[in-house]
Amino acid sequence: MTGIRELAQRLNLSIGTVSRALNGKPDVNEQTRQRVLEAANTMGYVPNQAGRSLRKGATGVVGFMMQTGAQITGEGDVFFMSVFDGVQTVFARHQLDLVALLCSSEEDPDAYMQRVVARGFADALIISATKREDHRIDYLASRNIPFIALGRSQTDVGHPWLDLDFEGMAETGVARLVAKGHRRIGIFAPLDNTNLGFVFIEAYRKALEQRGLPFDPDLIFRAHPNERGGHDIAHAIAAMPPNKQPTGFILTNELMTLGFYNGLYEVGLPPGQKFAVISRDSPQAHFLVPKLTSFRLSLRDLGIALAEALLATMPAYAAHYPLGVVRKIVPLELVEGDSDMPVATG
Amino acid sequence: MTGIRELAQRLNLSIGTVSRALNGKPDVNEQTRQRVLEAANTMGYVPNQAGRSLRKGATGVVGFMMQTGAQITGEGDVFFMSVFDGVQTVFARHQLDLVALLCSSEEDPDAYMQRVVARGFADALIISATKREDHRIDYLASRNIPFIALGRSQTDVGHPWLDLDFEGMAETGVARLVAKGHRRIGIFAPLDNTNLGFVFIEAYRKALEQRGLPFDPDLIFRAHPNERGGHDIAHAIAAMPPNKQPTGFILTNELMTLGFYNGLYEVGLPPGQKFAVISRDSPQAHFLVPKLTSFRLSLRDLGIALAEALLATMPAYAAHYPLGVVRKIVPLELVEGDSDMPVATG
DNA sequence: CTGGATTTCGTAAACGTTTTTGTTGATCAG
DNA sequence: CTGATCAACAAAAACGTTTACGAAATCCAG
Repeated sequence: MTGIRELAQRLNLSIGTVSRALNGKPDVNEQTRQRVLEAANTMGYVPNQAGRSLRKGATGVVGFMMQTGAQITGEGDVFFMSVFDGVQTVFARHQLDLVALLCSSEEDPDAYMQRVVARGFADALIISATKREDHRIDYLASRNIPFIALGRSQTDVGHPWLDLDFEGMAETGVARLVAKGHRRIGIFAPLDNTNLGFVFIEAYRKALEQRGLPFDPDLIFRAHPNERGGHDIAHAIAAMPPNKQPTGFILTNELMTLGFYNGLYEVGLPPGQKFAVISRDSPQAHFLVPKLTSFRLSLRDLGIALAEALLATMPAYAAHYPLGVVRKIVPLELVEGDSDMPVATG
Repeated sequence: MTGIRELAQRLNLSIGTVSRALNGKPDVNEQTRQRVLEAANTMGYVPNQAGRSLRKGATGVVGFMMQTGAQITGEGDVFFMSVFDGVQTVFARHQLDLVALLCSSEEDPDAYMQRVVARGFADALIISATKREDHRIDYLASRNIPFIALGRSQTDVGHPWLDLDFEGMAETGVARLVAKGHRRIGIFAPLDNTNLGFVFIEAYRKALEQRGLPFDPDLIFRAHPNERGGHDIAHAIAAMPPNKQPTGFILTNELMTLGFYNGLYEVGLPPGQKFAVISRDSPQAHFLVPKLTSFRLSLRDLGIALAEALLATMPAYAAHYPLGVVRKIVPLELVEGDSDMPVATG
């Protein structure tokens, strides 16, 4: 409970001067500033967040909204933890804190977001898993809350976003598998109206078309983007008539890939031997046998880009990041493995 | 930006009365209270968090600390998301919010916690993955911050905690495997000094001793508690001389189990056929083939118990939860599967 | 020297809310 | 009818900080 008042009293200074010294304001003698800094350190003084944000009208906190409960979204895994880490290295430069705002499964996500915003929990927000049409975007824009989306959406208010290059993954994946003789290529799509599903399918369709291959809706496998989903797809494939089955598959979710490998082994279609797999790289996928042919990107760098793009839209920080409104597709690098062998002849 | 002042002005009331009406204080006419509630609703008024917590000296927020970065702890997964959900159902009854405080991999966890506490981010904290000796416990106790630990520790200040029954899992697991003829039983232990490692090993040792079986340190396999770790253990087992290899294994981490299954298949020791596995149940483990013999508990109920035990130590809420200082080991229920077959004869 | 600029600091207002204390009628017991 | 109790509200203080403003001291140019 050491407040700024005690600190000032102990130093024979006014609280105003102490505050300015702590905040690096110009009109304070450098010598006294050192005195203040030192005293604050030894007394363990840290400014009270409530008082500070009440006065400043800003909290110094950026929120990342995520839903709790039995996960069907695949959020909360190592993917986001790595992205967060990148975000935080940028935020640390500005004394900004990142917290995860946990929306209970019992509360409506839109209502939760409104509550969070109105209460002034955070100065800015990061949203992810954007839907085809996403109300959160409308709302945040209308309330003039700085935010950035990880993922595109048809709901477009000219807001900043970053997204993975799903088009590139579909195109490159199809190209590789076709070159190896595959004619029936399956892909994954989410069950809900997450935007990436639409993007991914459309790019997949276009890639097939360009190569004169038919687009077969039965080769689109919908599932939750987690281990269970990947496992179930493998079994669904095995349940198809042999001549209808795909011989290769493209997916993008890391957790899913683990389950898919598991499932393929179970149904007697071992990856890299009887079935070709291309997915996204991840620390968790690294140990897979055979080695996964995959698309790699640095999640930490993604987080850094995300943070910088967000700060570029916040008046108080924009000067340091003259990026304008960032709307960018992040490319991935192909890593050749052994999971996408040529199609079995005969 | 609709403040309580505008609301009061619009209603021809003083801000004090409006505040009391909103907060359910007694000395306000029921009719005017309705008027206030209605107006607040239509105007979309939500109390400003900064002003409120400045005045009240409390934030209405409970923080769960977790570390970001490439995860080696296995946190951030579906385990915690499910626990969170239970916590939140209790918190919702008291207008308490749960947020995840994300400690960057570049910041010292202890320093981060001190900063969080001093700044007044949260009224109380939940910590997990407790270490054998855990400085966080000392610190929180010395600062008189209400908190609860998910996990025991040798650092004991009489604080509340909940923990899974690792002793029970070790004892039951060993008993089952021994009954099926297994003589060499391996177990998992974490690489760091997480407390559960000590507890688990000790219980395992005791269970063997009671059955006259030798305790062999080579049967303790240390790894990170994630898919990769489980995978690596399977390969480590296969690399042992055949007569030194365990024929069965007990582990408790859900992610790890997935990697372990994968690895066992890879090394030609398919679970349930040539190698016995017992682990903890989880949504992710449900699809495993063969069906996992496992220990089940409701993570949601665990979260509820956690929240109630925490509130019992917070003066403002203790009256509703006369539990005293909760220090409890949560039992798990055995679910019989097909992964722990009898040891192969010959 | 002198007047204005500059440096350094103190004073006080302000942020939005909750809560304590007062104040006004109305009600009630005697 | 009178004094006390009570219900319902208003007024104002308080939470801890930042910042606009002003004041004193110092400096410098002329």
